[in-house]
Amino acid sequence: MSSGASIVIMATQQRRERERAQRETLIVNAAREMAEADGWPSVTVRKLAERIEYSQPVLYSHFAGRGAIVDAVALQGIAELTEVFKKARAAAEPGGEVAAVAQAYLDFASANPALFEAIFTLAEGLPFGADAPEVLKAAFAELYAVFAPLAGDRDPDAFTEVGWAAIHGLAALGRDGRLRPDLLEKRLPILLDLFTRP
Amino acid sequence: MSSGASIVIMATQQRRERERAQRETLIVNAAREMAEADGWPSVTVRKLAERIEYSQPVLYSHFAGRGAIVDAVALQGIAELTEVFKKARAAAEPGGEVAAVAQAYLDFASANPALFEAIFTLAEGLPFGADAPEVLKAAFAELYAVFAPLAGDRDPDAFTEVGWAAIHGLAALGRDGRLRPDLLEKRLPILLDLFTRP
DNA sequence: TAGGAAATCTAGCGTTGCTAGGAACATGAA
DNA sequence: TTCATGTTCCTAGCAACGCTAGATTTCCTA
Repeated sequence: MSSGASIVIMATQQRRERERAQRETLIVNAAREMAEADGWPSVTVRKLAERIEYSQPVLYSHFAGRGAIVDAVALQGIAELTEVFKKARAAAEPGGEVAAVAQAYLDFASANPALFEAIFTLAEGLPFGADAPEVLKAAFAELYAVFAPLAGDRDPDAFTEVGWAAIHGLAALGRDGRLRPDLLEKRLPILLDLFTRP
Repeated sequence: MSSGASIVIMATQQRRERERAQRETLIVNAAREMAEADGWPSVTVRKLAERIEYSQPVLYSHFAGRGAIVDAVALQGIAELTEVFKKARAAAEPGGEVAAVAQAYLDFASANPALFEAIFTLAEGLPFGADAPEVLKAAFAELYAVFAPLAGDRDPDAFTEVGWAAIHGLAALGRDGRLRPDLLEKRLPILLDLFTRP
């Protein structure tokens, strides 16, 4: 076997992996779009397979099952959310970082309800403790960056978690129509006032 | 037809309605227990029917479908939550009402995770706006009673919603293991400090 | 006790997530 | 170019799901 042949073999394998990776993102994107269009219950393995023009077993060669696809969408969403945080914080004027990030959080939730649902109520295979994926730690780090400076003498991690929870509560309850729409614009200022008051 | 006969007929009908009501609570309780034991996905109509020792169509003579059963469990849970609020507020020492109710909320969520899930992420048939069921308004009224006095010059309704959202966020994120367990006891004091500080 | 209404069950439809087994394909050697 | 090989993919089908039509049994009234 010549060395030229082995190079060809490797290149072939790499191309296959590339194609597989492409198809994998194709699946994830399709699932996300379908969920955002008609809700997660209508994202069935059959419809997903038809959409990407492959048979069902192909999906199972990429993911362990339907749940794993949802998890993949959630992970993608978390990465996007982190980017949104970064941009909001960068664009904020000094002292307004919390407001910018909080508003970004709420905007993200209302703009991508299905994605939000995947991240916070559907994803079940994502580890969240010490061995959480990197994107997840990055997302929390963004929140930490804006909340920790306001912690004062309290534990900055706990303080960040409380801040996150408060915003998240607004987003979650608001998404399900459990908060009065006419008070929408009053809620965030109140929350920010509580957190930024000296 | 004698008047005595019509009385018997009415009594019979009332007995039937009573029995129907009994069976309905039997269904709801069974669903709740099964959900709390093995999670909501394992609460299938078939297993539920087997559990109450009736055939499946009987369930559909009581509820429009599986979703309506979940809604009924959620409604029962909201009523219980309201009672928990009432007791917590009554037992609290002056000035500690918010702390008592907030702690009760978190305890309720961790003690009845499936019920909590039914109320906040599964129930879809429950109206939440102006024409919400009475128990739901009562639950919010309890929260209003403890938060509104702290609103100051802010809208008391919006302030209550923010308070609710903050506690709810802690409960929701905590339930899914998204918050650090070792900071559990630090979070609520921080939150209460934010809301009760003058 | 007979007749009719009400309650209940049997059986089955369409859809779901998932998988076993075989067909079709690309690949590398002769 | 041709053939064996290994990979990729699809067809077909299983068990379980929510739900419902129609037969059957049970109960009440007269």
